[in-house]
Amino acid sequence: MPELPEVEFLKNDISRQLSEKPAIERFIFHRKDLREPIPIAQIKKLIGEPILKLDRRSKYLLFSTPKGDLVSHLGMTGTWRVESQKSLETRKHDHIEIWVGNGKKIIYNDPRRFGFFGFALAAQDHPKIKDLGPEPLSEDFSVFYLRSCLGQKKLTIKQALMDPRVVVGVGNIYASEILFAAGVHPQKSSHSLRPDKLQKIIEQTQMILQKSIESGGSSFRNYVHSDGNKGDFQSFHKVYAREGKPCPNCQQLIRRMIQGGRSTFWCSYCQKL
DNA sequence: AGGAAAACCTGCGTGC
DNA sequence: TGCACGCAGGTTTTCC
Repeated sequence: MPELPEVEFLKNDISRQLSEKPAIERFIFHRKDLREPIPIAQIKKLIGEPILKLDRRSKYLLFSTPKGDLVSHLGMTGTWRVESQKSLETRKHDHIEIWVGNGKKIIYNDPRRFGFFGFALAAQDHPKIKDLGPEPLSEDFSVFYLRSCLGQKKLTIKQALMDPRVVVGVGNIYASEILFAAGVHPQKSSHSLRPDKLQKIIEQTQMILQKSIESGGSSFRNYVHSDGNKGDFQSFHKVYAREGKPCPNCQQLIRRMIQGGRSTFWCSYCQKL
């Protein structure tokens, strides 16, 4: 799945296909849980309500109705796609279908089932959402904010960037890409970074995420848009999953290490401690 | 308290 | 061909 750009793209993509605020006709749950139980009884109370709009907060996709919000997270392998109700195809790992009044159905598919589907009267009060840090593309994500936030913490900058209480939406792919673009070593302790480096990290975060949204998300493994087409950001990866290949800047070989259980890719010449 | 490791799952590529 | 292993876009829980 999807890091922020993929969710943002999906939000826009599905929104286009639901333009006339169709009413929810039915839910089909092919199973009662993903990683956590699905609050099916609560969710079914939304039948008959129109989907007013889709929003994104962090990597959560939010469907808003007059009686409350559906809160969806795609985990590592989840996708939503839109199909005609006439299509009888059911794919392996289709778990949830939302049938709506314009003849379409919105289908959630997730092989690993690390995703999430829940309900809240107002999404911003949902336990998964209320304690999240700022959006990376907002003005709240500033040098001033980062200094106060990282001041005490003993975290490497890579782990800080991926901590959703620090900033949301930066996953494992983009964390490596951002630090490469900013010329910052992934193991640098986050509280030791000077303001000009923090500024550079913020700029590169926004640049890379924005560019990726515009080109339709990452598509690294199995990512597809709601129309079934793949995104094509993978060709833009400069270090991610490129261990042993030459750095695009200096030809030094890209290296890989494990931080917090996740692979980090970096160039030991362009990113010094 | 706070950070590392494990847990939740399936699928795919590699190497023997 | 088959099997074992390592790895995968995320987040939460458990364990030191």
